[in-house]
Amino acid sequence: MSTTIATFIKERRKQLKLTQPELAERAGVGLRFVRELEQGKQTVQLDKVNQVLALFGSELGVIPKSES
Amino acid sequence: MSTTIATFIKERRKQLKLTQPELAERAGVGLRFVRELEQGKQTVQLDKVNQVLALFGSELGVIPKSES
DNA sequence: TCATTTTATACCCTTAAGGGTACAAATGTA
DNA sequence: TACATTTGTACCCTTAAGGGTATAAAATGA
Repeated sequence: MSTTIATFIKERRKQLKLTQPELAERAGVGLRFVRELEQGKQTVQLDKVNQVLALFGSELGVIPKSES
Repeated sequence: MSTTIATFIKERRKQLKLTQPELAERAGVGLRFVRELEQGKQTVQLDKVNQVLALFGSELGVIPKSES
């Protein structure tokens, strides 16, 4: 399967040598949210995820469903 | 810019000749949610959106950010 | 090894997302 | 045109998402 949102964010964050508190700060979201997001929580809000992804020049979009 | 999530869902729904109540039913989400989603509401929950997209063999994923 | 930094888990609190529903507006059709 | 269907907006209510924070667990590194 392709990279999950959680994995993507965690990896990009580490590439930029940022801690979770730093990422939360820059994205304008709470620390707890960043942590839940990287832990793969599914019941998160779309716009909050986009706030984080924007730091990486990315966003959420519709893609073909990847099985399993 | 590329197709928004709202537009994508609305168009695919019509292609399948479904009404909003029918889509909500099949996706297992509330009617109000489907309506807000198609109206472009940003503060929606990720997993609910995926429940709807799954009907079209799609899901939310990370994509390069489209400007404007 | 041990100290420091970072991350994960757990708690309380406030707010709003989403379900249900009613009705108005818009769209489609005979 | 008038009628039927569908969609958009507005309301109430319940629940949980997310902010803040404290602390335990894990990771890092000297």
